[in-house]
Amino acid sequence: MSKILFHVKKILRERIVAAVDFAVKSGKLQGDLAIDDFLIEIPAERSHGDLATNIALVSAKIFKAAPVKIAEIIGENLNLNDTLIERFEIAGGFINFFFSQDFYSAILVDVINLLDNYGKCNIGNGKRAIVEFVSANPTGPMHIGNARGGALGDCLAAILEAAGWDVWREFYVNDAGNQIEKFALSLEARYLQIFLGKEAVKLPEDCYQGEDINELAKEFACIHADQYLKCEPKTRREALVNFALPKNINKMKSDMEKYRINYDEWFQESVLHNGTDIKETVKILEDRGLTYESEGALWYKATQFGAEKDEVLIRKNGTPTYFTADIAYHRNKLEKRGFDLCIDVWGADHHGHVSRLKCALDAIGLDGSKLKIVLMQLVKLVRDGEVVRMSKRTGKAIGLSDLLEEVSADAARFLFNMREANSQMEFNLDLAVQQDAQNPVYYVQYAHARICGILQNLARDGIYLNDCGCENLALLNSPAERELIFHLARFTDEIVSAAKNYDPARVTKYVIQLATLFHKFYNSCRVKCQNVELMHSRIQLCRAVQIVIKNILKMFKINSPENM
RNA sequence: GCGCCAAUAGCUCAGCAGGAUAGAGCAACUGCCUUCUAAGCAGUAGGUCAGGGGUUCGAAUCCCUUUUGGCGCACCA
Repeated sequence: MSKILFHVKKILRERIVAAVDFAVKSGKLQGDLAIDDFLIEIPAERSHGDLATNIALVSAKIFKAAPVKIAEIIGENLNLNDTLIERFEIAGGFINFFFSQDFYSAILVDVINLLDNYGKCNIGNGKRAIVEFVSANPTGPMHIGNARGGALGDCLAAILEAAGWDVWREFYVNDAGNQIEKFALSLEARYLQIFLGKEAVKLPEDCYQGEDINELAKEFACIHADQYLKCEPKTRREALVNFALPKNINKMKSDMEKYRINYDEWFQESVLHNGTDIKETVKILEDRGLTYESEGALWYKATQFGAEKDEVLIRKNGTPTYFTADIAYHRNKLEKRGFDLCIDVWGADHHGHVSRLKCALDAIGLDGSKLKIVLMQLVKLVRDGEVVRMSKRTGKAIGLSDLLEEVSADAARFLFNMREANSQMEFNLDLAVQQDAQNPVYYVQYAHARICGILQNLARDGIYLNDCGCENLALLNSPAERELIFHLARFTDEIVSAAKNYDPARVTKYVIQLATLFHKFYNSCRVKCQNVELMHSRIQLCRAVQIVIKNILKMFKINSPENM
């Protein structure tokens, strides 16, 4: 585990506190400062040092003194021995710290020793997390929102793994309930139309009208001809659903595979209905006195938990609502399967259900705070500067499989993780297939390929990566080199922050910045140069950057090409 | 009507558990390849952080409010 930056900050904090304590004891400062009241952060403006603390600003009131004066007193008593920080400056009330050259050397040694493990940490502590994402309705093809959800959910799962969680990826298959009824009626109408004509068979109100339904009905008719024409409607619909549903689910599975998403489980909603989960869940609510009957339906007293209205659990026709199944499903995750953290990736149009589900989990005696819903805003597809709604080829809304025909999985996975989930995004189709620096995924891959090219060229000349020692690494002292190494040092922090905020986009932005800093380094420093020690140090630096880029792309299941 | 999310450069967006002079890419203009990949780099220009109040040493960031967008308020999922 890579923790150098973390340790530097921790020790610095201790030393600052010690300096304040000393100043108070010796009477130079009067007051009582709590240790958490000040920050140590990386200043935005680089001339303000590598780390900075606002302690003098936040303590001005407590100590009843001017910030600059406080900073000076702290500075007088500050011991920076063995901290990897060589000096500090006082400016604008802040105390700004500057790393020693040993810091940079230590980071490079750390990356090269840890290799694939560099960046990983253990804030998850091996606890079990389930990430449920996409969970598209199996009644039709997946749409572009599912593409975003797939990239987001899979990469979020990967981030949590890197942060030490034991992660389970799951797709919730809504193979029960009303939409399956609707699916059956839609298929039935199309099937009957084949034999009786479009005039004779009206489509039911509110049915699925997509061409995919027609196709499925035709395929069914090819196999079974008219043998389901005169049977009981119930038998006919069952046969149609039993034929069409697995086909749709298999299509979703193969689409997800093309998208490099491998689920640990495709969890079927029907299992909850056919088994005991739903009955048990309703029973718990009844036993706790949280239900009542009205108008023939069974209701849950959601208003007792601050909701605006109560919710139906069992309809008057005797079937459970989606909400009931959802409570049972999450009880299954948290209680039966014992996950410590349960993450759902939802479209933002479902935001209204977040609090009611959490409250319902609390109501059945589980901890609703273990459920984290990541809401994802809409994606607009853009081509030639115009919003694209329909596919030119099919005339229908562009689906996930259309997208993957046009755009590589590399580009889709990367670009969908450029923005945090809760911001509306444009997906630029032209950009996604563009092979130049404007396309961020190519820009990052190019940095990796460039490093590979440099190392290959050197190897051709008989120059290989060797252990060049810290004294030589100290030669890496130009601004471009230091910036690049400092950025490498921040990788673990970035994983932690992405995991804590459930936001893979932070890592995407991080790796773009890393590529930028590498390209800048490349343009200002020659690796293959006269000074042999410096050359070997730069080879180490290239190797370290290569490792980090590759770790990130691999985590996101994006290729790291060795030449482009 | 009630609620959730948003509004930052011409465009797409960063920055938001308050921090120092608000950043990047694109588009525009100017440069850098007879030495490791120019799919790269350097530079110029571009801003009332939607408007208005408040909180404080300090606000794009927190609170209130107005405006404008997106979404939600089913015995659908």
